Amino acid sequence: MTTPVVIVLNGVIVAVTDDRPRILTVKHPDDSLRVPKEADFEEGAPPDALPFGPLDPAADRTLELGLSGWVREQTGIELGYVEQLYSFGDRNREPGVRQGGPRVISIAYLALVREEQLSVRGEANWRDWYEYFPWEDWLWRRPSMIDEQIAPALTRWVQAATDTTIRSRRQERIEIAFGLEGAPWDQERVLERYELLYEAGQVAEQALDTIVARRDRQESQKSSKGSSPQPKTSLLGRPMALDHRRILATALGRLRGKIKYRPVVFELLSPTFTLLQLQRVVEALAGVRLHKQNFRRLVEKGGLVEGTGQLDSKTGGRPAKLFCFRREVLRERPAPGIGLPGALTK
Amino acid sequence: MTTPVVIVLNGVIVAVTDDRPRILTVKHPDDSLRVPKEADFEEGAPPDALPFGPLDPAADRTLELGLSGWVREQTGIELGYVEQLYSFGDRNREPGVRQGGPRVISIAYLALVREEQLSVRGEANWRDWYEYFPWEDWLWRRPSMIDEQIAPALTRWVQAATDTTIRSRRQERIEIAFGLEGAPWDQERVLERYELLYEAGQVAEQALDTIVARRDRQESQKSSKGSSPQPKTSLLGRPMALDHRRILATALGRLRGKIKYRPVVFELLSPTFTLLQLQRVVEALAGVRLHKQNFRRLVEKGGLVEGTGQLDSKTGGRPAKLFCFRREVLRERPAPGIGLPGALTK
DNA sequence: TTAGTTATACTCACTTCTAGCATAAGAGCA
DNA sequence: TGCTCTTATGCTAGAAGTGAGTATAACTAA
Repeated sequence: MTTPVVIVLNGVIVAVTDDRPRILTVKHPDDSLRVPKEADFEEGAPPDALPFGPLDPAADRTLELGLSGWVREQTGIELGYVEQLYSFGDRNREPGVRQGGPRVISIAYLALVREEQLSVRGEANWRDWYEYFPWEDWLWRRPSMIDEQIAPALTRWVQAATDTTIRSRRQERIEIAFGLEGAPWDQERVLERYELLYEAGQVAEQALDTIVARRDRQESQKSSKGSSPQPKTSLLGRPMALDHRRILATALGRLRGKIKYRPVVFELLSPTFTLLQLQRVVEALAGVRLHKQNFRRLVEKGGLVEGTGQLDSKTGGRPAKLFCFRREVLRERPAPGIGLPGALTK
Repeated sequence: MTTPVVIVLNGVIVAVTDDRPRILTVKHPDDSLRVPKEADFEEGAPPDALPFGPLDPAADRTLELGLSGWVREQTGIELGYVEQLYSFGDRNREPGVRQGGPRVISIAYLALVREEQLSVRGEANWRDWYEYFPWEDWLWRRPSMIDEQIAPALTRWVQAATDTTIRSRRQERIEIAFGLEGAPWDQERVLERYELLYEAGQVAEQALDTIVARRDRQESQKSSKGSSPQPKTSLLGRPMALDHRRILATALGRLRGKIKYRPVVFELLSPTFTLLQLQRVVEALAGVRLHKQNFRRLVEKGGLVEGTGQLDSKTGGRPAKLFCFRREVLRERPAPGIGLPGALTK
């Protein structure tokens, strides 16, 4: 008998409202699959999940169609801009899934929707992206949790390695990922940071995986090594079902990279917008505040936008010109995107 | 009865030798699956294929392990640096595959190997990447085939659209992708260019897909629309089996992008190298010639390399200093890569 | 010795950022 | 009306980075 393969499609649906990046979540439809009593998140509430569902290999002509079907069904949202993110297929990626079950390959997609179409139905919710990754939000200032919780925990994890090669490799990884010891913060390394926190036992999903893996192991043999789960109180960020937070991290990193060389931000904005609205969207995604005058010079001189002649007087101050995306820029420049002019360093 | 799913792993294995980018190919192990007599490439020889094989869902713990296994078996090469490229899963992606057969999802990987480990066994071959994409090779000069064959063919394809919306969309696509009508050439848009040529019927794979699709259709109904296959002589670039050339295009585009912000080139070089060797590798991949003095300034001042103190006197002229990758750059700069300083435009 | 080849240093004009200063144009309110 | 607050927008000096060379150095082969 051969092991069957199941393709699962996952969607990271992104919008920006009130200057905050949001992602669309549903309640995990089948938490009995995985969440054991020992490590409930949120006192037993079902964890957040991304909209997802299996590919129907006979009916779904394309993967994207399969995905939009599941998203429509679970949230009522119609997808526009969709791009593939990554395929996750390692065995034991989801320890809660019984050995001997089907092999699950999950293919993740990133979709961008405009603020207008935000109404959702059912159990779906728009959540602030940074609830899941509070250390990624530098909009206000560098999050104090980096120095207060993350750096000490990771340093303990580095020192827990007895082998010096492993130790110095871990040290290098944490410095590069979290900008420790004078290294710069690279806002695209979202996944690296999440994976480090996972490996160091600082996120709830790791604790859970450990418990489940141990339970599985005890059923077959009776060894029990591996680090103990951390106390719930110290765990970082809002957890998600399965490995959905890893997918979310992949998406955030990809999106932060992509706005720099492709005009994808406009998929998140209404057709006309003020430069400040545009800036706020970019800032929300990048997690960094930008220099206003330089930002506007960059997008205007870069030919990314053009004025519509209209004004928006609801800004609270001097009325702002309304702009729209200037499509011809695609023909003029090789990689038209919005750099991060004057990402304030101090 | 449910349709079974098969995961196929494909590897684009890249090396650079003699200043040319090479990829590892095998002879298609099962061309009976697909190549019909009507449209033989190369007078009936089995077409080139990427090393590939199905995932064993029970045995392969990770996708990468499954891939390296197939590559080892088919070519004798041990993979080092591997990164996932993309997952292709649309039905009818491979018209030659019988309807009613299993659903094939193919996951493609990019791997980089050093010149030292080039020896292959069996039916494996290192082939010049640009044999498959001659229009991507601007090392010598802008390929004349762009103006002589591609632009006219694409223009015919644009004008073949009767609907004006479709026509102007096609026109915009060809200008952006191929840098026509004054638009700049973006060397990363490799996939867009290949797909345009495919849609316009300028590559052998399209002709083949058309024939097969028509044959399939005739078996069920008896309609027969769609554009006719082009005469073989005008078709562009060396064809590959299945959709492997599409995968190859994805890989080239990705690699060209990635060298700009991650120090991946060094995976293709021996541990020590001269700056000219480094430059030649970058040029080979980017398909563009660079300004020598500026290139060296960039990599040296950028801290990407450091001198080893040794000299290489086999250069034919003044001996060159030997350099090696400077790992600390990872801690110092957010996105350390090799831009294309002075990509010669004239 | 000379020509040919490759390596490397340095320059100069120019463009692009960075970080501000300064002014404009609306709203709300005394 | 005049003040203050808010946001929009124009402008610039200095720093940093780029593009395209010139000049010189150090080797090999004829």
